[in-house]
Amino acid sequence: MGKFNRYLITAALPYANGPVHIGHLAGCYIPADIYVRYLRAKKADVKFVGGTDEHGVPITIKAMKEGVTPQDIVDKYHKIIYDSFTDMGISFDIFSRTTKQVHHETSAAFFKTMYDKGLFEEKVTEQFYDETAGVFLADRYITGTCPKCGNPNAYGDQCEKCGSSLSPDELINPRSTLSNAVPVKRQTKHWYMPLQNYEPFLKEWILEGHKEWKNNVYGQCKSWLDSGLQSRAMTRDSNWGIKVPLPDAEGKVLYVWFDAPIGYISATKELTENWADYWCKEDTKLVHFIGKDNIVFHCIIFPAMLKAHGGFVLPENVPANEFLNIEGDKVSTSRNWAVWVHDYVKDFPDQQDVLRYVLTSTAPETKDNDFTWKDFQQRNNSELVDIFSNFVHRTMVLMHKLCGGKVPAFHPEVKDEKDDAVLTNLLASKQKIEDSIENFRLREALAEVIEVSRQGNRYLQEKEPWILAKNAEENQKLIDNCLHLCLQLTANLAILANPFLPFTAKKICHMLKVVDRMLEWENAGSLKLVSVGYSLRPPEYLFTKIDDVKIQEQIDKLHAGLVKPVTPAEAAAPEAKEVKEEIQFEDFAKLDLRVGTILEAEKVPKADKLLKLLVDIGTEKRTVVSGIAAHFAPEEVVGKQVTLVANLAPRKMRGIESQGMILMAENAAGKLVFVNPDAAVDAGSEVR
RNA sequence: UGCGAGGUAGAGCAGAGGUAGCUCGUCGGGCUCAUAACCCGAAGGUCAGGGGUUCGAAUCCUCUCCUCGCUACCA
Repeated sequence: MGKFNRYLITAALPYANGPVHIGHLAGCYIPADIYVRYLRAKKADVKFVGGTDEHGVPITIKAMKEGVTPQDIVDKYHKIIYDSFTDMGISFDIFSRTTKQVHHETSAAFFKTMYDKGLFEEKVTEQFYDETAGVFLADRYITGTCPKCGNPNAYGDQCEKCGSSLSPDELINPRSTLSNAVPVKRQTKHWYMPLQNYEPFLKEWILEGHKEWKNNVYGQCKSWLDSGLQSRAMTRDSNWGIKVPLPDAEGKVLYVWFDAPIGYISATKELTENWADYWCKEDTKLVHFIGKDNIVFHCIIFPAMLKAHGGFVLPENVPANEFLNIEGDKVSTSRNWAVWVHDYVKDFPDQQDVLRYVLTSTAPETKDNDFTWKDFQQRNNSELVDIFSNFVHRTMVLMHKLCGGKVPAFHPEVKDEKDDAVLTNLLASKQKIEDSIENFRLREALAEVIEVSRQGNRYLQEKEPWILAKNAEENQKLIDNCLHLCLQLTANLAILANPFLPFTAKKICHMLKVVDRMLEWENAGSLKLVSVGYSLRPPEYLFTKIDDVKIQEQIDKLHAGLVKPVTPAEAAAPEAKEVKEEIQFEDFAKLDLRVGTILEAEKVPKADKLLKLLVDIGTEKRTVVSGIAAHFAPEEVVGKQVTLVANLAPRKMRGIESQGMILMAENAAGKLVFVNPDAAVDAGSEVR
């Protein structure tokens, strides 16, 4: 810790156009929170700041599409994101927003200072403009036909079909994705920051001064610096954002990446009037926790800005994590391939620490990693429950059974080397955990916490107090020593686990009837944490097993939620349909609706829309031909539960007899969604 | 295309010239206080592949393959 007297820890500002998913948590919020909780336990002077990033073009576009204001969008997602973090125990000292007054003032002043120092270049360029929507268009919001392969849906920056990178000029028949209008070129003036001027400083500071940064971070920075930096526009044409604080700058706002990192500064200002201590004093350690997509902004652009402005400390480390995949596929918010935090909290109430544990032990620290529900279950069941929780539980049970529910005394006259080893091992583990956390190796640190409880289990096994109890009178001192040490070890586990599993640490404190102050880090390694003679509460489970059904539900939910992105052309105006003629219950009762599970799926040859499905309805398996091929790939639907009309007369399509019909909901744009049970039920269940 | 990171037991990771290691899973044994838990033991690897340097290579050099990211308007 050494030369630093205070810490400022930031976690990337989530963009307020959607909720947060577990990839966000694993990438930076949980690591940051662990680090911060550890520092607080060490009684360090630390502030943990964050907030939502609420400017930028994507928010204005989302608002436009939904027919609401950008403010409506950011209000909605700020709340969802804030609640997700609070629920998961991410312990921000402040979680602010970039739309706040203090942030607008801070960012504008930052820009103005740089402007007054003459650090910007003014350039007039031609940009594409959508006259219908009244906005300038980023390259990716222009589509057209690819000049290389003829793909009619190539983006202005890249054709996803042939992979060639493009500029909007090259597209044949360019269209705005917002209004379908033909974009026209317009002149516009912007302020550029000549990043190349900061190259020598950045090279010296990172390449020479921070060789200890993680491989992925250092390598990425080196790559950028070696290939040479260029001027980059720090303003945009928009009416949503921070107005450029200059006369003659109507319709110009700060580039969202210029203002977002300044959000860390504004949030600190909002938090404390001593904010300058954390930003301007050299003995502050500033650490940015981010995902790998943010490396360039936090390691190159923001430090260059801080340096240009002057008077600020620079980040001491930027421990960026890689990405977390879900069940083997990249997270995709547009396809809804994600595990949303607000869903998890609802589906697994009071089990935040399970997710914190799994995401930490499988964190993508050195390379992309995969989250699977099976792995989630297994880590919970065999590590948290079997090893960690079970050690605490058997300690408590034995103490109640063999020591009258009170902390037994320790009798030095009968101790042996195994008793001594408990302390030696504990101290070694504490040291190891400290080293690991301070070097951002959180997986390793957490594994060591589990190792402490494993040692506890081993110690109990060797001592066998339940055997000693058969001769309780002559062995009571040995029993006392064993359980005394196990109880002290349990208390120590609470301290060591606290940064990672804060909810669990509190539960242990409750069971042991100790105050939360015991969790201070300096107490780790003490064997005097629970007092002799003190009567303790009855044992309770810290973690419980998660069964296969629960896991399968989540897997089903993930697949059921999968959607194909709707292209703007499909999002036509809704067309209201009249409700059909009234029927009687008897008419309805003629329908035999069953829940089935799709076992197999394949495309029907020479038919664009048809999939041939094999559906298990419990009593039998049906072949069903369904017109959903344009919406779902065969592999997407296998394993899905569906609602089947089981008594519909069979009908031949393309030579295949379809023995039923699958219910689908269709929106105005023609997008299809399966109508299926809210939770997994047995195949063949009746629908009424 | 260029650059960066990564590829080690079924899974997740460690090792950076000297007998390939850890956790989970699997198999066998022990134990019974404990949530079918715990403890002990075993099996399981051409260290992505080829070529080279070296007495000796997972480790150094070189070429190839695969995954992911960045390539400057995806916040």
